[in-house]
Amino acid sequence: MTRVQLSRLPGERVLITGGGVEDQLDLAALPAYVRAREDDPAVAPRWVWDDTARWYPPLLAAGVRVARCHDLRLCRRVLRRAPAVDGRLLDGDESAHWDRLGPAAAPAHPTLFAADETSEHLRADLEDARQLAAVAASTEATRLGLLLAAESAGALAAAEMTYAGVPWRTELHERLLTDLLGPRPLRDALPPVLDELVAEVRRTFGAPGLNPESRTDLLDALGRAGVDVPDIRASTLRQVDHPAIEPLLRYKKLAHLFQTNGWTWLDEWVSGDRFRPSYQPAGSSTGRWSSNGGGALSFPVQVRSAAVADEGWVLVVADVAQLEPRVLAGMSRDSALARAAQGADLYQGMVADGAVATRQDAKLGLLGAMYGATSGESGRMVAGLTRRYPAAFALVDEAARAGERGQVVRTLLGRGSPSLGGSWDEEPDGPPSDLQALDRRRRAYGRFTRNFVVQGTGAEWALCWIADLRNRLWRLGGTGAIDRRPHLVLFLHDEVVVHAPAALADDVAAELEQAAAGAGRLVFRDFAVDFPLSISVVSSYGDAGKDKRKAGT
DNA sequence: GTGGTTTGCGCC
DNA sequence: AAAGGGCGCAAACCAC
Repeated sequence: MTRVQLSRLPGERVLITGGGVEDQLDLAALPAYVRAREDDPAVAPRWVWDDTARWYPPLLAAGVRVARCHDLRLCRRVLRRAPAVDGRLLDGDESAHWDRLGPAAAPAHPTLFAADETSEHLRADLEDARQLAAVAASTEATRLGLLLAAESAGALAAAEMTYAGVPWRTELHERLLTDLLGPRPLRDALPPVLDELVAEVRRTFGAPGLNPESRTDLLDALGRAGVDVPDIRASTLRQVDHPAIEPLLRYKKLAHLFQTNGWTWLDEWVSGDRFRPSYQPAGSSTGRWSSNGGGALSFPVQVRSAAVADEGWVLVVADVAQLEPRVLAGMSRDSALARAAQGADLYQGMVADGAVATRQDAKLGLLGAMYGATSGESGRMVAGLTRRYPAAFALVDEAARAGERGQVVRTLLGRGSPSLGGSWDEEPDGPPSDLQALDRRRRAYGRFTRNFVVQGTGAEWALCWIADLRNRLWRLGGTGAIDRRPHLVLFLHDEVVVHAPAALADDVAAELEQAAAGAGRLVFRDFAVDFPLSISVVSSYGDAGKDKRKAGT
């Protein structure tokens, strides 16, 4: 595979390097250049650039789609933390700038201040050579190479999803809001239903000026009513018997909708009947994505019914049942757990295996093992399951112990956990309470590393899944721009949504399955683990997974 | 006033 | 029902 590095030069120029050849062109001429090379698979290269979020959106806007890339910023971060990489191989010209590089700002929110001039014009070819050398010299070259390719493909998918957007019916969303909250209020005012609820809460508490958002106000009012609670969480309040609680909880729920996914959210994030969130690949240290605008990874079930496919199109929604337990089975090569994972419901498989009495016990025990539960029913369940699935439970326990010793752990493909900085092994010289604090910190980091290995490898499986999927969808589509073919519009850790012409729904479903199976083989090689999908073909996202929910837990 | 932290709730 | 990991976001809160 040819690699072509793109670097920005001063004066809106682009430096093109690769295969010992150098060339320059105007930035404005880049889309045509890239399109020409992409059109011929024989010469389509892997494009190497500092940041996909900086290079790809203008290409997409010009109607140019790219098959492969190498995102130097993301990959450098992976290599910097990877235990199997000799960090000295990453040092060299401009390397301090590369280390400091942050993500490019989303196009919708350009930075107010110009980025520093040098970091805009870094030499991609020099950095690419360092990264290739670092991978080649590693004992984990194959796995790291896969991780870097997946990470980069994910960055392409993220840019494409932001470009295409989730089809969104503004009028449906507005109707939903008006039904629950009343008409849209004037600036700074509360919608009528919330207004009325505030009045009711104040009346019932006999507290005229009470602010239901204020912890202090609520604790005072509850105190006067003879109720003593440690906090004002909904789950705590639900156990309190007082006539103000019911309207208060109703207020909290509706106020949250109003504040986070109300009219203001619509104004800011939905335009032209598309919701365009901004993703940040590997925004979490485990490699999971985060979202720094629009809240794509956390928009509530409540408003999903406003995501509706275009006329003649459908949404194909697929999610992996119990991704992380399956990943744990694969990475630990625990054949008993892998056997339980055959079929649609891993927890039920554990029951059939005779390991536990009920599905709920299986779930509690496995989640407890992955999250580090020590007490309660979950903790007790963990002990029993350790005997049935020794390899799986040993893997997470070893990760936890490594964390407690202050050591770095790694995912299956080699992503390293962040280290704790220098103060870890300092001798505590304070009173005994400091020792206790240190111990708590140690345990907390152990729970983090315990979860890191599973969550991080799960993220790697998911990256491989969407990386393969986006190319499969592209091949399905015939001709035309990316949003005129079947294309990804949403990715939520273990779930994807594809927007596709209705006639292609079955083909999309088949590609989803094949990509999932392929991801399992890529990550776990010869150790077979099932990754069954539940797939819904729907017009409205709100209708997805209904059967599953009905049957679930 | 501003900026950073805490709290509570949404998602996986 | 809560417990354990990772996030984002909005408002309250607190220090400056």
